[in-house]
Amino acid sequence: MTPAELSAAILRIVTEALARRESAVTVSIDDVLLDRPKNRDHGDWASNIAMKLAKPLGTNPREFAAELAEGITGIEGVASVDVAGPGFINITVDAAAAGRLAKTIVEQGEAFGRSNLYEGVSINLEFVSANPTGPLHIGHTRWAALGDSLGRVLRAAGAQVANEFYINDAGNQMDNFGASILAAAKGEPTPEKGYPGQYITDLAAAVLQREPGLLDLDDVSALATAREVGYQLQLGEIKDSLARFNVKFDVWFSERDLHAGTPSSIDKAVERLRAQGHVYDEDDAIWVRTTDFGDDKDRVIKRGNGVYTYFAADAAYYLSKSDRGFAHKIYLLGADHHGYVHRIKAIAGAAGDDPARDVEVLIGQLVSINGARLSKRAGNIIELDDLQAWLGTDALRYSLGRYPADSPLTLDPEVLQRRTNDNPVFYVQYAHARTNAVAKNAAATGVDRSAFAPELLTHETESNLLGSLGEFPRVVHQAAELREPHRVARYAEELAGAYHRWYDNCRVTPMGDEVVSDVHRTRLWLNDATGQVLRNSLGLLGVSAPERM
RNA sequence: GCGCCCGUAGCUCAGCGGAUAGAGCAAUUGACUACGGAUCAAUAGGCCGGGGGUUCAAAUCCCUCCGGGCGCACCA
Repeated sequence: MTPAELSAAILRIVTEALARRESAVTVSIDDVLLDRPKNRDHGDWASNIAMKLAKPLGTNPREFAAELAEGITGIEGVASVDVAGPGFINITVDAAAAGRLAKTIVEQGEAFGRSNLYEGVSINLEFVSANPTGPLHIGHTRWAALGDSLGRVLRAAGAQVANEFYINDAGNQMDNFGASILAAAKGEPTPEKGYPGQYITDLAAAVLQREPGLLDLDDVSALATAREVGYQLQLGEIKDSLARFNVKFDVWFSERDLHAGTPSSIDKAVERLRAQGHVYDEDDAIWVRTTDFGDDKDRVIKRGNGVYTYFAADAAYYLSKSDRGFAHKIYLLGADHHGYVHRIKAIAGAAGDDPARDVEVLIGQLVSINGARLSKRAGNIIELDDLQAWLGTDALRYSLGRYPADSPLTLDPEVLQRRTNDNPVFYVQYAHARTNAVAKNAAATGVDRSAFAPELLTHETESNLLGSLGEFPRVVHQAAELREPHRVARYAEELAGAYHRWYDNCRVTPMGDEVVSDVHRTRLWLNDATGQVLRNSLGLLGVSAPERM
């Protein structure tokens, strides 16, 4: 039996109890979610429903708990029920009922943990969106890991998700980028506002190789050539870096496309906002009344000199997402983009969408290494590529993926490069490799899955392991709902621990001249189920599940 | 000044109202002539930043103060 099935059964009993009292109080499945008590004396699962309902029902929580407990005792597979403390209902499940989960998981395979929470929901998930003026750094790397994992988790919850990268390839920074490359090609120092760093020198060399006549061109053409060729090379490197990092984008959206054509997407966007009545003219500029939607001041969308602001492109870009059929948009942005939140919400509102429902902006905090934050402009960046070469994709993705986005994070490079338990990715991967080794040894000694007798899974570590396995669907569900993929990593660590402890206590293969029995066969199911859930977990994190290490 | 985020063990961090606040690392001590010891078992370590409040129940929710980070452009 799964926790979900037990919850459903309890819901029926609670509903009956309410009907007997002719109460107007209603309950849903979310009210009867079960906890796994930390203390094993409190049973396998615990419910606080009696305490929650005691007040609205005007009853004593312990008495109500006792009433419910009587009904719960009758649920098939429940071994015993106790009322404890202020009104907790502690439930112990019999070994056979709990153990059947192992077979369920093996049979469901990759599907175990998936749900239809977001069935039919189409989500645009934008993240990284780095300027194509330099390599990806540690900050981008964190969003790449978290964003990609979030996409996987949302898909597991049934959503249709497009990972999207917005390329900021219009604007002054591109000219500064081109000028920097051109200066490097000429052997001149970095221009003011230019980009320093070795990568510019390298790009200049690559540009010269592709355009040997670069320095013979007139200034305007040379700048344009340096900029465009450098841009393509740099963007290609970004794409390669992300692909190596196991991060796949479905859409690479160029800001230039918004500016192209007459009228351009931006022209049309401004007109659409104007038609909705949210645009006005003042001081030669065109403004959007974003204060109507919670912004602290109105924003200029077109300057007095006739040039659109960046905000205009943001608006057109937002509308493009809507036009492409994404009802729901998620933006994953760095902390330095905090000022965007109100503006994006305002655009949504001005476009006639519901800012609270259709747009989510997730602001992530900074990562630092060695206490020093890193800046592209300062030229002391740490690149994704360096980190990856140093730590490996799995360790890097996992290290960045196991923390919530909104907590500032300090990574210790000394610890990260150790291939030990300091980095929990190895702990989890080792558990998976171990399930594989156990299965192989089992086959060699004649243990197969020809029998399944779940009532034999009676050891305390087996009960714990089954309890942990049963939580996976809810963990995925929560991770999707809260946009917190790190929960999957934390769960995987707990599951790996439960597995290692089980491995230490319960053998799958017989030792010595012991004969193969149904205990061994049944444990093989449990072993394989654990391997499956570890694989599913690591898959959601974009981390490999090696068969051996 | 205004807004958002953070403050939990020596360190890095989990813990979206539940029982005795957890993990890893660091420290101390044990377990391989039995499925890989990248493992397991155990000890020690906490006014959950301070103070109020709500609740049967607060690290968690509300208020306030203190400390740290980040934002508040006709920049991109």
